[in-house]
Amino acid sequence: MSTEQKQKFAAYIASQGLKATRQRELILEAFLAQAEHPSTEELYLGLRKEHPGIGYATVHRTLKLLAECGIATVRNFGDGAQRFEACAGEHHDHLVCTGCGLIIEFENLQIEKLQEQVAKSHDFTVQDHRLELYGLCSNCRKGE
Amino acid sequence: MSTEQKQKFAAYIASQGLKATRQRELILEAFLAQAEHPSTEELYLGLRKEHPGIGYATVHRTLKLLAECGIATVRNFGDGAQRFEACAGEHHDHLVCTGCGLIIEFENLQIEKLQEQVAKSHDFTVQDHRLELYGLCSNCRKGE
DNA sequence: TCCGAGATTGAAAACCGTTTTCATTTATAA
DNA sequence: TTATAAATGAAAACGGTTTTCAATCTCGGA
Repeated sequence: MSTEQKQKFAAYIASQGLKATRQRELILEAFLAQAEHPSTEELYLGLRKEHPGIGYATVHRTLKLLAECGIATVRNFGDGAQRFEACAGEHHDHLVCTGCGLIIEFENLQIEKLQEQVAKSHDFTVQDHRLELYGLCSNCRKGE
Repeated sequence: MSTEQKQKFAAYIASQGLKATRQRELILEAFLAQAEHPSTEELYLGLRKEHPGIGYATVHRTLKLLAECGIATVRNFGDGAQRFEACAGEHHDHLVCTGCGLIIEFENLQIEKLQEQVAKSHDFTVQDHRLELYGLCSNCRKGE
């Protein structure tokens, strides 16, 4: 669980000549505790309740650090804000409801394989990918 | 070719009670002439050369109109700016080279079908999707 | 343990792309 | 042609991100 991520972060901090601070620890913990895809602001507001002193800039800087060291990835679901997501071991993609904003994660190995084939046919080496399906969940479909 | 798109735009304009203006025509033409995925700013700067009077806001507003009526789609490749792309009849996805920025379009019906299946299994109705593969093209792979 | 170089912090300002405002101009229907 | 309502361009506002800067903190070395 999170112990592993904390070690990873600590290792990255050390390897880059950075410093371990209370804020960074707090932010990492809050980030890992959150099952969502928080934006900087959401995480900042959450942290603020317990730790009023913490600054928005520090939260954002730390989230970028997490992205650099592979603990988080940056997502953009078109709402104008970057969202940060914990990197699970497995890659996964997203179903996004355009009605209520619900985000469902999924993974599909067949799709991944086809992606590799496509890349190969264009002589590309894939480093990463992003797949999002936008639509309506069953609830929103009823409502409209 | 573009005549079709112009008619589509004209029809949309009429259906919404909007007005056909010289600027809108110019912007549509410039957009269609461009084979790239321009941002508002890029298109604006291009247009400015021939038509110095034109305003940034008008370009952006018109691009949004084009997106509304299905002539353009909004893309976000992570560089912080919205990019607009002409909708070909067929949907297609992108291979993006993280080395040189090269963007290659592709389409793959098998992937599309699998996407539909995934959505159905979560009781979603897909309206749109976005698939991007990030990696290195053959040139950049050699260089590094 | 204490010190000092250098990294980090928080607040505020700067930044940058997007969106809105508003007075003026323009397209369209009567 | 005229009235009405939409569109335009310039500038300001906006919102999220990034930078600045003085004060604070970390951590290795004395």
